[in-house]
Amino acid sequence: MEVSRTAETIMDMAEMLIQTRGYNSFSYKDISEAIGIRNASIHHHFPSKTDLGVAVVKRYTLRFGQELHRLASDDSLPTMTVFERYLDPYRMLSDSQQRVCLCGSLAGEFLALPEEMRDQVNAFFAEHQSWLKAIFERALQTGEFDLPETPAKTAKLVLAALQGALLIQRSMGDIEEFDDVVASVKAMLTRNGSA
Amino acid sequence: MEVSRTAETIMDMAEMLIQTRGYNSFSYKDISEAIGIRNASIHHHFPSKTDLGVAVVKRYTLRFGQELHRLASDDSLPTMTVFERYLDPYRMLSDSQQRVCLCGSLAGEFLALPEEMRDQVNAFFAEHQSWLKAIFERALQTGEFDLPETPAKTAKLVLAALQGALLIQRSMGDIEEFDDVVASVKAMLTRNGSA
DNA sequence: GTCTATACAAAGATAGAC
DNA sequence: GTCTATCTTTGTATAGAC
Repeated sequence: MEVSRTAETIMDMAEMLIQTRGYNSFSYKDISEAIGIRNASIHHHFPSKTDLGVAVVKRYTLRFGQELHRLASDDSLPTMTVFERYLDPYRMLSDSQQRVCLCGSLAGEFLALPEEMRDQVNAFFAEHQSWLKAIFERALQTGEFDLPETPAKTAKLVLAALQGALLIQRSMGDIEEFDDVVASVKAMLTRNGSA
Repeated sequence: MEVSRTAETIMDMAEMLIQTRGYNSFSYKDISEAIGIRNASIHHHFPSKTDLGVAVVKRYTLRFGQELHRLASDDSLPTMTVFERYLDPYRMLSDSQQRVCLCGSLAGEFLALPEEMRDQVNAFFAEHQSWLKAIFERALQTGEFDLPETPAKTAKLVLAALQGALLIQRSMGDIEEFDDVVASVKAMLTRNGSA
């Protein structure tokens, strides 16, 4: 999917705006003023706002997905290290104090999204749950982790906690929220000091 | 704070619309059409949309807060029972398949909210974290629970997980998401079979 | 307290010149 | 590919009659 440099810049800005304000709380004007281009020019690259929204979520999910695949394919690393690397993108969001996960933000206005975007958000969460489940299964077999529940249910808990932590951290202005949740998650995963 | 029956009906509808679509994704028209009243009549009760939004969040937080206080003051109940009753309102949202927590929804568009509303959302999360911390401390002393981390950090994890679970459940259309997360949370809290 | 009418701004989108 | 100009709809809000 080849796109021009301008289209990439537009998507970068749209991604940031969705992460900070939400899909229905930003306008083409926000983008045009931020990157010095006219409203109509954005429509040239993305005819409708839905087109832009779908492109941004697809790119985000793809980018994240490639990282997931890269991480899971390295068998030499301890599972806890793999998990910590998985957390890196979240931690960058946490450090920003402004952004949350793109799909976490979109989930709050899910029923007000165009159908195509809803499908993409759904796919993002499904992919992450599935990935977490897989590494938890592996760590359970090797004895690295000691889970409170099945890998599937534990994966659901962890994903929900990470997404919720970013949202709550920003709402409370509590810079330790995310790290505290991660500390609890890690302790939960290695209850017997197994790691 | 005395309010007319009409004002209550307007707030009921606004609450539902925020929970399903988000604050910036509903309009006075949505309310006027749903409850059979004119746009201008809503402005009579709530001059600005900010006034309406603030009133809705305040009412929601107050309603929830009274329930928290009632629950925590009953010393005769096992802590797990208290925790399960705390989950009841969340489970109603989970069953709805449409609504999420009002503040969980607002958290996604936090930076696009009027300042007064942001303060209220912050207060809601702070109150719930504090309440969970208190009952976890109690259960730790009585030996009912066995926490992975400090009561404060565990409380942060639990609140984040519940909020995240509702958002993800709706996005994925997975009716078991919330129950699965709760099952993991309960198992985590009673790791030694302490309950 | 509710209504009709209307003002005003913002947002998404299109036409057509350059 | 970007621009100016414009259209249309929607959304918040107000004035004033009933």
